Amino acid sequence: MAGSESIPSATVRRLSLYLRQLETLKENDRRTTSSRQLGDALGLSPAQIRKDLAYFGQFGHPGIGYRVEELILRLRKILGTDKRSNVLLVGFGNLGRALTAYRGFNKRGFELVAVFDNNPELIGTQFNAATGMPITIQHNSQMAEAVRLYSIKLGILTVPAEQAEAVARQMVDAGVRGILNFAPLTLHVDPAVPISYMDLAVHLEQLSFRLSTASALGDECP
Amino acid sequence: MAGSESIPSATVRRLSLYLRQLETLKENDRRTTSSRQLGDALGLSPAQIRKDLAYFGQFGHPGIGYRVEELILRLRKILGTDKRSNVLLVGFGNLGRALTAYRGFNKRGFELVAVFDNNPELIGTQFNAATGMPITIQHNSQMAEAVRLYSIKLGILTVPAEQAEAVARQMVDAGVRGILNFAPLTLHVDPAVPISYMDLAVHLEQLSFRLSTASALGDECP
DNA sequence: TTTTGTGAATTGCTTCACAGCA
DNA sequence: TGCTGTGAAGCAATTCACAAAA
Repeated sequence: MAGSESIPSATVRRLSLYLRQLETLKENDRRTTSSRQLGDALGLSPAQIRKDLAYFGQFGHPGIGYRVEELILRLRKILGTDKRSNVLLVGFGNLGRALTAYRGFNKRGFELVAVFDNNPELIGTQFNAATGMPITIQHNSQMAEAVRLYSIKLGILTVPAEQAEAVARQMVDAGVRGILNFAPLTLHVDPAVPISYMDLAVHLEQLSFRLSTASALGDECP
Repeated sequence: MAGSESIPSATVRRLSLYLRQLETLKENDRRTTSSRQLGDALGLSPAQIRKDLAYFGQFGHPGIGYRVEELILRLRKILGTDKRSNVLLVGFGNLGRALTAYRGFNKRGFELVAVFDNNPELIGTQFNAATGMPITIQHNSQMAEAVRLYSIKLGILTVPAEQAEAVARQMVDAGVRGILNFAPLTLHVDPAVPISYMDLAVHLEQLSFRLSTASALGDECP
């Protein structure tokens, strides 16, 4: 029963981890794996993995486990990364610059094909993306054209917080359908446009909290 | 009842968002706020916010709401960011470089004070951190010394995936007590050391999934 | 009024445990 | 035997709804 009866968001998050682990196994020439092996590698229970996959159909072979290549293909299809997709980025500051040079998501089916900024001094600047493809920085007002030209669906937002909301609106108006936001605030745009948040400080605070409560509950103080 | 009977991790994640929103309110000279107002700004229910805060005691004033300054101080205390804390970074590649220049977490109580790499060509290079403080890149083997000297608790890991596990071990051995990991893999180190994961590709895949299922469930196809 | 804090009810997620298949 | 897929059980998180306070 592969019905789409609302997939837990935690499940979707883990699918990416399964895919990532499977790619590693494939690189190591493993042909098959099991929910136990995946669980050990990712710090999850085998039952969790089987349940997650069960939302999307039957993937495994009792007594055998999962065929690595087969599961990779099916997970890519589920995540919508079976075809490469083009991505744009807005905000060519420090972080934006680092991400354009980052090869990490090229491996996973995403290609950065257009970069925007509203600083006149940057417009027209050329540089080579991680793929080697030359990219020219364009003004924000050119976004709609690029979205059409490259069939872009996803955008990465790396502008300062004060501008983020307005630029996010520009992105949506230009046709971007999902946003990966690095600015430290909650965006209020068309609710049909999913937004994923990456906030450095929030993550550091998680760690800080776990450290303080860990010491409050036992060890520390010699 | 402010007992520490296992705080839901989702609650802890949201505390950071509350703090962030409160800092914004303070900048706009708001003196008080309410669970409704915070909820609207962050896309959460008022009840959720009250429940989250209730784990840690009583913060609000019936009929009034929450005093912004007061709640900021108490949240900082809970998160362990009431005192500034020093942080190190390992891996001075593109991403590492961008993060050392990033001022975002300075505002939130974290200070980057030491940077490491194992590339001999980089060792000794000097640059100015976001604070303006000059930092010299050191070899990974110098970590333990820096941890002692600056009382460092948290480390940011931005080395390539192949080296990440080994470097994470070095960090833990050097005394780092929590790791913010940007390498796309699950780290297996001392389970007493909390790890927070930031994987770009995983986030893009979340968005990709939500796009494909959204179109599978209705709209699209003109 | 308004708004908090909180037990109770609900919803959602994870783990268990076993039937079925290789 | 080994392993998946899955209903049922158990646990966790969220929302509800209202008493108490300003």
